[in-house]
Amino acid sequence: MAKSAQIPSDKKLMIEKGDKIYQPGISVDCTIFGFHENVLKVLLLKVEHINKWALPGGFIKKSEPIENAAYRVLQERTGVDNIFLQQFNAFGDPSRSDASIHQNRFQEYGIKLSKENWLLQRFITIGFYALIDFTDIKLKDVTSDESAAWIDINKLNNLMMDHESIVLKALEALRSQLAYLPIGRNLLPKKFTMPELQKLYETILDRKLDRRNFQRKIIGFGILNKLTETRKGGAHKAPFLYSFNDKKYQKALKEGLYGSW
Amino acid sequence: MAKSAQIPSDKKLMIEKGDKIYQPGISVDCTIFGFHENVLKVLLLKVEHINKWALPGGFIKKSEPIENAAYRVLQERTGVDNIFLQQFNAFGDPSRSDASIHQNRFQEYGIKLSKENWLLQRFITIGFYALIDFTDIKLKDVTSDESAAWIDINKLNNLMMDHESIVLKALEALRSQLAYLPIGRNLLPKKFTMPELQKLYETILDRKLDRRNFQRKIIGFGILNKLTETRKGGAHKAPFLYSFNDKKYQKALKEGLYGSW
DNA sequence: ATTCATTGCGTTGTATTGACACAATATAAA
DNA sequence: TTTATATTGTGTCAATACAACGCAATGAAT
Repeated sequence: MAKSAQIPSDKKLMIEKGDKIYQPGISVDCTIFGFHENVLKVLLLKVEHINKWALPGGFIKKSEPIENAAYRVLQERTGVDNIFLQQFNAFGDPSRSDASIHQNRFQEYGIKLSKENWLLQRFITIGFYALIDFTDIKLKDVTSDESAAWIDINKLNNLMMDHESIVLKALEALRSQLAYLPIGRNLLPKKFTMPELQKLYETILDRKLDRRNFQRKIIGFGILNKLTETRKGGAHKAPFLYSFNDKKYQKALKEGLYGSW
Repeated sequence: MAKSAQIPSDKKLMIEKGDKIYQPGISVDCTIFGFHENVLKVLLLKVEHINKWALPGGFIKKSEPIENAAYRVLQERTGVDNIFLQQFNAFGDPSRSDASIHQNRFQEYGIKLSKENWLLQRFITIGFYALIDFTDIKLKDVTSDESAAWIDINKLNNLMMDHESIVLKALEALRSQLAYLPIGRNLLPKKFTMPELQKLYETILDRKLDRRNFQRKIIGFGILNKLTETRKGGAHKAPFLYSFNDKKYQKALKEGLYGSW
């Protein structure tokens, strides 16, 4: 390779003063689920020069609550706000940190990080997951040196560090939430049909559900508004459109959908 | 106060070199539930010179997985191992850190920590909860300068920093786990009666359950062995003793008790 | 107009749950 | 020794929730 590229000032700042701005040794990583063409996808970033996929993540500012950091990261990466964001696990196996990744990232600038650089230390990451309406996201919003893509949850490959296991754990968390939290508000367009909602559930759970029982159950939760419109244009009978009843949805988010014991 | 006490060498080491041994800015805190005389209690430590109650917690060694750190802390404090230990949330509000606490702790030794001391920085803590058989614990095992006590969950008072909210969140997590995870294995003696198990559930859930329906449900889970012995000595009919079927219990821990969707 | 896959609405049988009845029994009181 | 009492073991029944399935209505394609 001919000569080193000029390092952007923000990167330089992060390398040199990151430990003054951010909490050292801690990061957040967001597993962003999207739903498109009946496939559950995850938003991943291709990190240059490492040539591996990574979860959108970032650091926590010195005086920033963890949740805010996750929101901020999410907004920086996707431009979306008002999002269902859920902390689900902290990952802290020492072997998850991999100094060579950061070295490779900055190699192109001819920079070799000193052994004591904060980026090379062990990191513990706090995992969040978010559900996003696929159509809301314009991937060009995602920054510069990382190309973003929606990756099929069943075709994860070549992920950085332990990010694949983080995604799988997030999916597990999402599935168990599904039983007692309303899901869909952020994964579907404002208006949607019952079959569309059902497909979403089937995709997350990875199994077929009975059409009629699903409808009865989901309507029983009382979080949907049935609209008078139908979705015409399909090849068959036009299904009714539904939307979420925001008030009841929020209430269900807080109180859950079940009681059990 | 007359003169400064001599600081123990382990404390001195922690103050001066703690950031070399431990991950800075991260801690673990364990909410240890115990069950005694039909009351759910939490193991708390009275921190000297601060005169507030604190959750048993500690730091994560540089090359130690988070879970191991929690186990280690738990063992150091209680001498018990083989414990159901569950990570449930990370707490990271910047306001939760309180430098004055550490200053006060070491004041007796005439030590004033420098403003840059690692202990005075912001800490993010990863919350675990554990369930322990009350009778297993000898509180004298708990170390030196902290006096330990089981505090009624309904009488929490004068806790350090945000520890009360951590306990409450742990209780919430425990309650929601109750619906799909087997509980009791570590909170009750090896052999126990059905009424004792029921009391445990009632205490955690804070409401009465029907005796007969409870029995039917819990037996339906198939994780109990009914013994031939009965518990004599009570004032009335002698109830049968039960024990957990370890194999099935472990299986239920992994797979859950329900299916739902 | 007819075909056809899909949707809307409904029924049935089974399993689960909540509420309650009653006999058995270990100790305490008489 | 007998009786009283509170508690436990077991069972019943109705209400509810759930899984499996039937069938007519509909909208586009033929």
